[in-house]
Amino acid sequence: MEKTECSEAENFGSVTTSLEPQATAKRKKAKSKNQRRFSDEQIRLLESIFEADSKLEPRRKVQVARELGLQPRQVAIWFQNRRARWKSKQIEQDFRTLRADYDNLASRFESLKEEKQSLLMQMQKLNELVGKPSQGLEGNIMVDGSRLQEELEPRGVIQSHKNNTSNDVGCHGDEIHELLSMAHVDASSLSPQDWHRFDPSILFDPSRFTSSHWLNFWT
DNA sequence: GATCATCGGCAACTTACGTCA
DNA sequence: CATGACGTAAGTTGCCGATGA
Repeated sequence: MEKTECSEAENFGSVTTSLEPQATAKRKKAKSKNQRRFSDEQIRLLESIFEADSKLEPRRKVQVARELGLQPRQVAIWFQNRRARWKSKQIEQDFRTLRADYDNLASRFESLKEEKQSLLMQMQKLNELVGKPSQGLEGNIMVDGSRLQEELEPRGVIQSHKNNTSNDVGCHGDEIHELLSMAHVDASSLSPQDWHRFDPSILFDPSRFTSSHWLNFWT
């Protein structure tokens, strides 16, 4: 690497270390004597250079220092501090963005949850309309090759729907068949009398009914 | 070519001071 | 006027890569 930096001695005429007893006093003196904020003009030029490139080539640093009447070391430190300030601001910005994204997602999650509840209620009402406990036929609904009842009952999925009654399928038949087929339910062997045996919660089980199924259904 | 010491740049953290409400 | 918060120039430390012996 090119070595063009000036020493501390060149800056303030003395080198101090934190181990020396008089170091702090010396530094204070040096600081109070020499430290001053850079002028607006100096800051303006430094900022414009920083905007173009946050790092300075050694040669460019010497050139800038000469233009501004500063030591190359001061220019280097200004750029170091400026990068640190930029990074700090960037982190704050990233945090705000992430938090906003999170808030949006959380809000959407809540509304989807409500929508799900609403749909479940609708499905339940539908089941009440189409299901009849007296006509309950065993074993016509297939899930992944096994009987839906055998599949779901041990898990407590099939509950009160079992005893619901109705024959009125109405115009929802096609959509329901489509949903059932997506859920790997053998809709061809499913008679309207058996629909009440189908538990809609399967449609919201991510392991059984993926987002792509929903996408297919809605599109 | 591998190894080691040295040096400078940098990031991260800290200090000291000036400014301002 | 004193004070605390904040911004900033500069110091400190540790790491890394380049370079030369």
